[in-house]
Amino acid sequence: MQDSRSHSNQGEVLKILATRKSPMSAYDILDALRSNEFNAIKAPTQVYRALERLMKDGEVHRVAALNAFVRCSCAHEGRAAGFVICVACGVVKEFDAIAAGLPTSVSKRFSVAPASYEISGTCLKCQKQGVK
Amino acid sequence: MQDSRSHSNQGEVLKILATRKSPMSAYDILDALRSNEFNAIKAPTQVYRALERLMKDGEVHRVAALNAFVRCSCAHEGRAAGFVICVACGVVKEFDAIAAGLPTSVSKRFSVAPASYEISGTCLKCQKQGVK
DNA sequence: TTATTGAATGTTATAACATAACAACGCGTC
DNA sequence: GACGCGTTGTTATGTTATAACATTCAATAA
Repeated sequence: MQDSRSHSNQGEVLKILATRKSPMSAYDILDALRSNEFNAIKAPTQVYRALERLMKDGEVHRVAALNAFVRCSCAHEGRAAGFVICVACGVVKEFDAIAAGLPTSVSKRFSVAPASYEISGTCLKCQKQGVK
Repeated sequence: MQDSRSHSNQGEVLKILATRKSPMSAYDILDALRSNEFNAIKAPTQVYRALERLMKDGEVHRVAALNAFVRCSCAHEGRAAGFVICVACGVVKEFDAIAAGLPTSVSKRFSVAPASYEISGTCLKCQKQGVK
């Protein structure tokens, strides 16, 4: 009980997300929660509300390209998170967008919101395998 | 009739998108087409199929952060397109991601697919107005 | 103690976005 | 004309997200 969210919906959702390294859709999370009969979460609204708060707290990010959510795995302290998403194998990797170097032509004119920088393409492994 | 798509579903969809500079959802496009009684497009499937082909041809991009589609307004010749999206006012601006300078730490290891680079945040104007 | 208030939660219904599956058409060519 | 094949049309359904309103619960002021 080291976390004030341990018995809250946020806590339950975060626990599920923490068991996976790839993003889950809200309904995947819902199904996982429903499979535990003691869980209080039974409807999409509850999952979305929990996700909303977790995102506000920076614990979870939304990956727009996948309509999915993933636990933050990157110490970026309020700076923009980024994701690279392989369109071939589906691998998603989080990085610190500011540390990785946002193009200055963008960052000079535009304040980047947390969890807001996404790049889709093909990862090295898939490029080698010739997967399109 | 300078375009082979003039009388095709692609042509109709592109015509609608060309009248707007902000992205439209597939159903916005559908509604716009339905309001013309002579139009053959009547169902979502037809719009999505047309969009799919237009995207393959590089004429249209999908903006994942908005579940919406926009006509390409940027000569990037198969290079990655990018979008900055203001979360406050909704303005979307396309840019040439490669010309703007993809962070090298990303582009060295990752082949960026067309229309695949999105940044959400707050535009200069909204920053000045203090809109969050 | 009880009333009040406000945040969090629960519940039902529906809106918005996207695709599956199959039928029909048009057209080039054998 | 029969065949193959890409495009289109149609119906149905799947997936993602939010609206609207009821209930619970804890902090605190009366």
